[in-house]
Amino acid sequence: MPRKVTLADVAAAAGVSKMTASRAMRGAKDVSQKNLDKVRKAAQDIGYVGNHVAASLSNNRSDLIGVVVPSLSNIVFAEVMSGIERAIDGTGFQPVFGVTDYDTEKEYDIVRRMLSWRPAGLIVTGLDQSEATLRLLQEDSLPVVQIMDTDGTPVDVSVGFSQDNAAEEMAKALISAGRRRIGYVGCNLDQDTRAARRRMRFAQTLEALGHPLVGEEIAEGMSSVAAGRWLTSALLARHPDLDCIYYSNDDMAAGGLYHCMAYSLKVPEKLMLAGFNGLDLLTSLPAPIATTRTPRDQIGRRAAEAILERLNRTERDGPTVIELAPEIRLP
Amino acid sequence: MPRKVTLADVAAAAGVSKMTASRAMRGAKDVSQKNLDKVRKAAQDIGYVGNHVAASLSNNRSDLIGVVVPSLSNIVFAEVMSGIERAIDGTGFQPVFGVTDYDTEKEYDIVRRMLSWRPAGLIVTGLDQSEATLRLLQEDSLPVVQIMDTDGTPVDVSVGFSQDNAAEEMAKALISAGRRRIGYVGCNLDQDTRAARRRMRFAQTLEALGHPLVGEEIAEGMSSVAAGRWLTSALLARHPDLDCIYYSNDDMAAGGLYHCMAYSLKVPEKLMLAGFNGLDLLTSLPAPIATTRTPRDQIGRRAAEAILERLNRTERDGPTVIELAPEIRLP
DNA sequence: CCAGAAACTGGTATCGGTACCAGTTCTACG
DNA sequence: CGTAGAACTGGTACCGATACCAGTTTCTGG
Repeated sequence: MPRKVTLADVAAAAGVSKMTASRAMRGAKDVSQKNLDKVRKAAQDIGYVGNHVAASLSNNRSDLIGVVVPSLSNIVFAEVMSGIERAIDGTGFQPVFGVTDYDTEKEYDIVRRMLSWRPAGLIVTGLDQSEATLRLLQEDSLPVVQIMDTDGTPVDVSVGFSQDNAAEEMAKALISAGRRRIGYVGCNLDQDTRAARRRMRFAQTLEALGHPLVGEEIAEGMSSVAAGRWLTSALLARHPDLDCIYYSNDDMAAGGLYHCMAYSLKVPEKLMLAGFNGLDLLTSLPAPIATTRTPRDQIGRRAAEAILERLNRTERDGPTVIELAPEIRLP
Repeated sequence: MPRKVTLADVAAAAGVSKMTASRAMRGAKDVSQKNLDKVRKAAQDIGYVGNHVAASLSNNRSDLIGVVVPSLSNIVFAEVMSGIERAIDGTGFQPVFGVTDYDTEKEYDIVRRMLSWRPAGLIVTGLDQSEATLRLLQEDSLPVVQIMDTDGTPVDVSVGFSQDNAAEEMAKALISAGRRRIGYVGCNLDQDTRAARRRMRFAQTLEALGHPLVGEEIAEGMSSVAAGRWLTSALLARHPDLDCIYYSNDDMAAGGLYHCMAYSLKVPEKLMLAGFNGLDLLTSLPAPIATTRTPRDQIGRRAAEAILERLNRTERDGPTVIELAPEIRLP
């Protein structure tokens, strides 16, 4: 294996010093056109690739941005990451990701490992990190964005929306739409604290409005279309007279719709279904489903932008909340 | 801001040399129990976090694994990344990702940037990189895995399945199932070369079997449920007598099904729909759709494993193809 | 034509670890 | 009890870039 080409090789090939080569390779500042061309040509010729590791060590900051999400099989987080990626694209930063599987211990390890790369910033999901994790995040002035959730005080910046409000709004909207016998179907609530939070607030709001939840069906394990289908079947078996079901998310709601279609239940006339997220999946369903359209792409984008804006500060300027209100869609 | 805690600080606090501290912090080899404890305690006390940048520079290899995919909004790649993540979880490696948006130029930039981090390995999508990109990948003995596609010769390792075979098998299966008037619906074929390849082979196979494609509807832009729905509508308007439609993927097929349900077309009796991928999305649809279940999680996992296996080699051992045959599912 | 500023260039120290090697201490065994 | 070998320890030289500063050249204007 031919030894890796270094900047020194480029410099030698171009007949200039390492420093001049270094300056030439990033931005042309303070380098004569002649040397600039020579260095570029030399780099091209010998196939120089650069070494961000050395560069990062030297100026004590990397151009990595850490992204920590609970799951990747959930399309919601994939879309958030997509938004992050688009915002970062072209800035020379590079996203690094970690998946916690909704496990707080694991989140701690991941954050720690990421910090050891001295990233330019960190994006983590939710506001409910463990004590130890929060301590890590508070430590220095690194830009930290907590996404998805704004029901609380962020370490630095939070970008997202209030899960509480979202659930409350949906409850009110369904009541306004004339629904009275409402049920709930959800999955994975012990791990997905945001979904759990929505359920709680949804039930409270219904109660306050005088039409408490008639029944609910909750399962462990990841949410899925299949789970939505059979939980709906179970719930309707116990409460055939429901006129509305609120789901922990869209996938589950789609499963519910499939059940209804198989049993020829009129949706939404007889039974209205309400999901959460507003996925592409729903836009063309044969029967309309209510949902809360969450700005996932926006969240990713704004989170990344928040980091970029805070790169050169030396002090944190107090918790900042960036609220991106979701939008309710009824059939 | 308090200056970053370094290993030297830990060593000083523990009353040992930097070297002993270094050894103590990673694996206990060649360190007395007494010093091990002292160092660990000191690190804990002063909140030492470690610096992978310095470590990587020193031993000229990082524990980053680069992952390059064309898109993140496509759940297929999110699942592949999920598989990768699971495979490297606990090994101390860290995934870095880049998204090409199906753009070869961008892919080159991303690969280049990733190489500048001296990653432990690289996972890229497909076998159809540009000349320049391939040159980068060939350069040294870095483990490189090309995923999704095995119709060709990989730079190092490829993990996936033959898109050609998959399409051919589906064509044969549909004919065996008695279908004769078959159409095609697809999106984004100029960019998604794998989908384009499947379409091509599908059409060829039908032709060879004596029942050529009756018609097709192709659109630009990303594939989606919505696109599937209106393209299906358009195709059926031109060819009302089709008894089968093959789609570029499951999302499109789901859209097709929604159209059929809205117009009460009997699926699959009157019209059989065939997608591609076997997403969770399909498992509970009210009417069954044929599909090719692709092992996305497996691909991610095996790709990551392939890299881990090749970490300590010094030479590439010739192109290796890891074939993970997909499975056809008919209604 | 020259002083002073601006533009450019390169040497040296460093970033925070690890490899390597040369000690030093400890253990086992004849 | 002496000694070979194992177990442990620490000094020094890097890894490949960049910051900083000092020196050199080139450009101004008077």
